[in-house]
Amino acid sequence: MIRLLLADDQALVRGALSALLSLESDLEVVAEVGSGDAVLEAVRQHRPDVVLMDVEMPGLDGISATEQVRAAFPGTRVLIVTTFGRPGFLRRAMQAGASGFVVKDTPAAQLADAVRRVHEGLRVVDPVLATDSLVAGESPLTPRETEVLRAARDGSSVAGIASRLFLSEGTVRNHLSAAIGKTQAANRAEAVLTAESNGWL
Amino acid sequence: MIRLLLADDQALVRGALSALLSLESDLEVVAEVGSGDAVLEAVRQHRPDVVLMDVEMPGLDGISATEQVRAAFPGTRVLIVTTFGRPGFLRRAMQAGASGFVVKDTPAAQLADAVRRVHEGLRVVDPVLATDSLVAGESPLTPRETEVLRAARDGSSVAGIASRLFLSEGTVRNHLSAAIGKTQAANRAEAVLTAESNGWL
DNA sequence: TCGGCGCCCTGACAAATGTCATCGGCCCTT
DNA sequence: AAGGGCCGATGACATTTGTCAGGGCGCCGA
Repeated sequence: MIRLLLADDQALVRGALSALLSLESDLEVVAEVGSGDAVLEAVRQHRPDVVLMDVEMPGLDGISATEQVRAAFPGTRVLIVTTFGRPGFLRRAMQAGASGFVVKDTPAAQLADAVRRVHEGLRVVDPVLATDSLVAGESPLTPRETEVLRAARDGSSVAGIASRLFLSEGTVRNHLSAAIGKTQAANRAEAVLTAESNGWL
Repeated sequence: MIRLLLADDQALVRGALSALLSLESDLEVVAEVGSGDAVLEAVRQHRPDVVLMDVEMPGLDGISATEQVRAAFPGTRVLIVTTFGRPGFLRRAMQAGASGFVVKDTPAAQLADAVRRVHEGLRVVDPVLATDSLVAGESPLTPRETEVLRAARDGSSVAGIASRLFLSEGTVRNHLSAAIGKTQAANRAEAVLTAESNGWL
C-alpha cells in the first residue's frame, strides 16, 4: 500500500482526487490538508510515502512546504500537482526536492501511475513543461528587482511601493526600469505579466 | 439515476470529479468535455439531467455555454462549479439560466447533494457569495468602458489599445479615466484588478 | 420634442512613469 | 588589490498617463 497525503486548498478538488486515487487498490489516502502550513505536521503524524502538493495555497506555498518536508523527512517523496505550468515553478520545485511535477490538465488515468513512479524513486516530469523550462531559463531578475516587481502587482504607485519597501522613489523606479528591460516589456504591467507567467515572482 | 455531464478544462479535475460523483449510487457521469464549445453537442448526444460547468474554459466560457444549453434544452439544469467566487460571475450565471453556483472550496461531501437539489429543480447558491454579490452589485461600467478596460489587461499602452479598438487615443484615455473613477481605483492597473475580482470583465 | 446618456473626439494641463548618467558602499571572486 | 555585481540614491529628461472642460452625434424614454 502506498500511503498518500493530499495538500490542496480547494476542498472539492481534494476530495475528488481522494476519490479518484482510492479507486486504485494499491493507493491509500491517509490525510488531507488545505494549507501549506499544515503539511509538515500532517506528514509527522501520518507518515505518508508520497505527498501530492498543490503550488498555490494559502499560507506557506507548495514549494516551501516541499522544502520543509524534504528536510525533515527525506524518505517522503513529493509530487507537485498544479494548475499552472509556469516554467519557473518546475525549476524551483525540483530544487526544493520534489520528485515529480504534473499539471492539472493531464489525463486522470495517468495520475496513479505518476504516484507509483514517484514512490519507486523515479522522477516524473511533464515533457512539454520541461522544454519550456529550458527555453524560459532561470529568472534574470535580481532579488531586489523581483521584490519590487512583486510589490507592483497590485497596481501600486511608485510612491506606494517605495514606502512599503522603505526605499527612495528613485530607487524603485530604477529597479522597475531594470525589470522592464530584462523582461523585454514596454512597461510595468507587461513586466509583471511576463514575469508571472514564467514563474519568476 | 441522475445523468451528469462534466465540463471542465482540467482533465485531472474532471476525472477526479467523475470518480467522486460515481461513488454515489444515484448519480451517473455520462460524458465529459474539456471546452465550452463542446458542451452543446455533448448535451445533444447524451441528454444529461444536470451539467456541471466550469466558468473559465478555453473557447466558449461557461456562462455562454450555459445560455446555449438552456436555450436549446430547457429541461437540462446547469450547476456552475468554479474556482473563483467572483460576484459578477454569480449574477451572470443566474441570468444565463444556471440553477446553482458552487465554488471549488466547498467540502466534497456537499457536491452530490447540490447536484440532487438542482435536479429536483431547486436553486443552490453559496450563501457567502450571494451576499458578496449583493454588496458588489452590478457592474457600473458601460459596455465600452468594459471593453477598453479588458483591452488594458495585458499591459498595453493607450496607443496600443486605441489601434486595436479603432479609437482615438484621447477617447481611450477618457474611457479609462471613467473606469478608474467608477472602480474607485487610483490607476489603470488597480481598476483592472478590482473589475476582474468583481467579475465585471 | 426635449433631456439624458452613451459614445467619440479635441485640446490642454498636471502628475506619474520610464530612462539615463552618475555616485558611493558593500561583498565576492579573481 | 582590483574588478564586477548588486544595492541605494540623486537629478534631469522625455514620455505616458490621468483629468477636465468642452463639443458633436445618435438613441431612447418621458
